[in-house]
Amino acid sequence: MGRSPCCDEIGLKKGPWTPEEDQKLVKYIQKHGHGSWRALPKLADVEKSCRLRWTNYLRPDIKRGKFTAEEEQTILNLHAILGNKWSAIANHLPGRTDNEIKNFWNTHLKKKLIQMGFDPMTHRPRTDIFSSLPHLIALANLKELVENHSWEEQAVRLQTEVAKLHYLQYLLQPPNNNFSMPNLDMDTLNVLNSLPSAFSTKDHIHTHTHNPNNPVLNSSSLDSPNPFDSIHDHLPDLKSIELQTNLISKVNNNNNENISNNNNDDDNIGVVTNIHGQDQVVYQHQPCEFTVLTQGENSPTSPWLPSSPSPPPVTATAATSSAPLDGSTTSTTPSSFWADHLLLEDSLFHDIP
DNA sequence: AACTGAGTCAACCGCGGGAAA
DNA sequence: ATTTCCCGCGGTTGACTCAGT
Repeated sequence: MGRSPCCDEIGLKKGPWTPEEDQKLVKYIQKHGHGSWRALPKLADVEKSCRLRWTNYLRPDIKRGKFTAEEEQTILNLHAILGNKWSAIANHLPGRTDNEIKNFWNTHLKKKLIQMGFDPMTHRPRTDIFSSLPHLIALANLKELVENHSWEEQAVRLQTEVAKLHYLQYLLQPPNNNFSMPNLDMDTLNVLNSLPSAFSTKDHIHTHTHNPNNPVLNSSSLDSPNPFDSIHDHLPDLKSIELQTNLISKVNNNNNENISNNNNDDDNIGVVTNIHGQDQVVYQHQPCEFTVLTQGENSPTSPWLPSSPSPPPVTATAATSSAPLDGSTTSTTPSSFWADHLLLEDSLFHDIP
């Protein structure tokens, strides 16, 4: 191993490229190819290091101009899976260089995610924001509360919102971290218990049974705007992603019969992901219904089984009165689910550590 | 008109992997 | 088996532009 001598040591200059230098370099490479980058400056009669200039700027197949919405979505998806592997990401965006994507990420996408309340590295909701959400929402509602309700009503409503947000905060945590449902006092539990439903989500996941009539959490009865609408906006559209053929067969060959039968819907679309070291396949049955399969014991030959995320460690009465948790066959789909289950192309599948 | 701060992006720096000697 | 060299990569810097004051 060893580092190449820097520009000074091999007699190269630094600084921006002039049009003349660009022209010399392009002319030479078009005629002879780049060959050895180290020898190129002398051969092309350019006193600068040529590799970066060619690969990031002069290469004829480079696409210029703004990133499209599709490219932006692809970068988001791939970054969620690959992290800062800019060259790997660039391989999936023809005409874009790793440097360009890296810059676009640092100047646009990272900020965008932060503004939306996501941690740009984990693509998960930021816990620091959620820890202050109850206060922010309480403040936002304060005016309306003061104007339209008695103090008694105001107290109950605020308590309700805080209880819901506690539960929401739990659901949005990564599955393997140490976050646990906050210890709710009896008053808060009673408030939760009294709700028509404890909490709303736009989507429901059904593992195992995928019974549309038995979601853990029913449709919303929250009358305040859903603070997570913006989160859903950037999340991947599973309907647009087709599972690669060999991965479908990989799953089908290993599935146990029961699960296969459950998932033979003609319009199934599966998305393979590798989350927390474990392969998962997500099938979408309906716009709001999903089945998650997890391969047993991380072995390529193990059957694919329904995933059974742990139910929240709260009592049934605390969760919801209308749809008590039985913890056996269904699970919820908080936004963190979408952060987990992102597009994974077959070629990338092998890149996952 | 001058200054300032934010945004953008090309270019630089230094590390690690792998091929060659 | 070890050393040297080359290349690719990701992180960072700094020059430049532009909008706001």
